Amino acid sequence: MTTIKEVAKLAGVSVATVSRALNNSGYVSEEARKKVESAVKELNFYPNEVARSLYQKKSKLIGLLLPDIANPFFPLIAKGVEDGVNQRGYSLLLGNVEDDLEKEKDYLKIFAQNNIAGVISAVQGDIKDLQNMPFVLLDRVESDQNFSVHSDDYTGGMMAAEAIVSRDPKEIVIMVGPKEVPSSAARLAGNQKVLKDHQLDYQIFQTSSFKFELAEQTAEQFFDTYPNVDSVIASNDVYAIAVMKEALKRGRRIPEDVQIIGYDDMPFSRMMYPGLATIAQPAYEIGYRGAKLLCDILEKGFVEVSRIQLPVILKIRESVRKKDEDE
Amino acid sequence: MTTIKEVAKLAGVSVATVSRALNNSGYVSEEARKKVESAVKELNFYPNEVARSLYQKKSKLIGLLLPDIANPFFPLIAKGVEDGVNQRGYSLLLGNVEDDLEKEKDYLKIFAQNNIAGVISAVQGDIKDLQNMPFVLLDRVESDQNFSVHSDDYTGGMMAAEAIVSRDPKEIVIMVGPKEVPSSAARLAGNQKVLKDHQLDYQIFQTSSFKFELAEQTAEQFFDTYPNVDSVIASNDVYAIAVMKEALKRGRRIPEDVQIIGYDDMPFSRMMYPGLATIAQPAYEIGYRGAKLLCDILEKGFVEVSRIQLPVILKIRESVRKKDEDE
DNA sequence: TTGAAAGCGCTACCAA
DNA sequence: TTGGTAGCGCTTTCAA
Repeated sequence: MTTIKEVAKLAGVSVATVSRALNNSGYVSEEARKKVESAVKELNFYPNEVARSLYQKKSKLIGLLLPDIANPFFPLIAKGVEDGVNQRGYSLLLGNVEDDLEKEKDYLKIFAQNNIAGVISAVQGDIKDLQNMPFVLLDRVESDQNFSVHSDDYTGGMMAAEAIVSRDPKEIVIMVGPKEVPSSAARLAGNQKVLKDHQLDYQIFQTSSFKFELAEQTAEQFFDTYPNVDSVIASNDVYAIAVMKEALKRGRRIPEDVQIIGYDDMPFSRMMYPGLATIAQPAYEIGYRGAKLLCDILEKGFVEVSRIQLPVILKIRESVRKKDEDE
Repeated sequence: MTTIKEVAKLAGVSVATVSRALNNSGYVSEEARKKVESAVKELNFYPNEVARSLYQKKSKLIGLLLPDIANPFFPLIAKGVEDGVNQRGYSLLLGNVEDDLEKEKDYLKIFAQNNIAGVISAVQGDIKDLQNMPFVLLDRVESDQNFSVHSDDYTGGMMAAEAIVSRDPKEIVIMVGPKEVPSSAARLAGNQKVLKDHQLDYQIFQTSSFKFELAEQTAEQFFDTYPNVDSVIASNDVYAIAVMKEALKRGRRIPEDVQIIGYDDMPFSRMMYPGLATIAQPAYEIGYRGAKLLCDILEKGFVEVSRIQLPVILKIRESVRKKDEDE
């Protein structure tokens, strides 16, 4: 490993001058700069971030907390976050938390031990655990003073319900995600607003998790509970796909006998057959904007907008019937 | 941030003693240890990894290089790697490379700047770029002296072909992944061995990428090129699913008119309808074993086995027809 | 068994 | 405009 000392020696200047030249801080004569530059090139020198970080008490690392990287919604978020922080010179320390509060705490400790510059979190944990680290929350809407990026769940819920309402529903069941997840509640509220406005009856099927592994058995329970359901507003695309499969297995046609709308628009949703109608959340964008927001906080110390809400988009695909007026 | 100095002061000993007590290195009297422990507890002290890492010239971080985290095969690998390294006290620095050689180099530099302990890579880049960092390669079989974990692609290719052969194929097309990817070649060799042994004709459809975004248009081209195909050996599950969708769109029944077998067994493959028959690669296990292998290298300095090959499993699902003998 | 002190690579202060 | 130097928090000699 080449150090600043060796560069200084080769350039015939002091380490202080090299440091100044490298960081464009303080006075460096044109001549000295030239000498440093060529020494840096010759030795293929790049500064050790660990030493920097020790002195600054702040590294170029950002901690990323994810609930479950195997859930196909989160890799996209991660990609957005990564692109965003990279552009500003930061890298990511990965923390896949698995809905485990202990694991989350462990990671926050590790983050602190590594002089992390900030945290981007998409998990539901306790904000207080974040201590004094700068942070941005993704896909969570809790208290009002938070720095966060999320999409418009209430409107999304309304759009999903409207898509169903306008397609001749007979028996509507809303599949609701875990109660603790704020976005589930907002979506449900949006669903209900629309259904009530149209004076339509509906049932609620509460799920306790978004976990991939539970989707199939949940779908079975779902149809056991509501065998005659004809219109499903699913909690997310993973569960919607499981419901679709279960419906087809039970010999029900989609969308003729059962129509389904999901939530998220995962990459796979459009590759289903029939294609899954859904509310598209801009997952990559959520991550990307979250990254930018955090970087702004870190660099400027303040931000104009601290809560970013992104729009959702209705994606009509073949898993829902044709609209009433189209018929 | 609490430092070792404050702990020393509170405990009434020197920082050297605190350090020794924390690391169980050198002599520490029982009495001193007690005092240190209670001071640590009282101050809620935890050591700064950055300072440690600066002195040791080696951090507790491991760099993870992935080709594309949005490809559903890799989050599972990442999860395995993460669990594996966590158990040994390491954390992950994420490097999503996007099949971009420059980006890979950038990440390796960042890894070096952060005194990374080692690298786990699932990308196809140049090994020499890894310089002197200890590394483990996943899912790659290149030269013989490498540290690597991969699954048995040749056998997997044979299994896929056998599954088709025993199911009354009429017109077989093998969809082959990118030429540069060693595992594609091995799978193809396995396919061909079996087909030749059975003296069956087949066509080869070469793809240039594993990229998710290209799957749908590739599937279209596939059917344009081979409109009468009745048995498809796909390069992976993503492309198999795209082929399934395209077949259904064209009014061909699965598996009666077209039968398909994939490769990987992504979580979604079993949630398709019909379920996608495939060769299951133990993605999580590949990551986990890779992590263990690297940790062994780092801690012991040597390993008994440096190349780990994991078995693959044939998963028969409804996307292939019934076996000849079953009829 | 202990503590003083050097040093990991870098930045920033201060004096020249 | 420059260089000497202290110090970031920790580990590890080495002498006591």
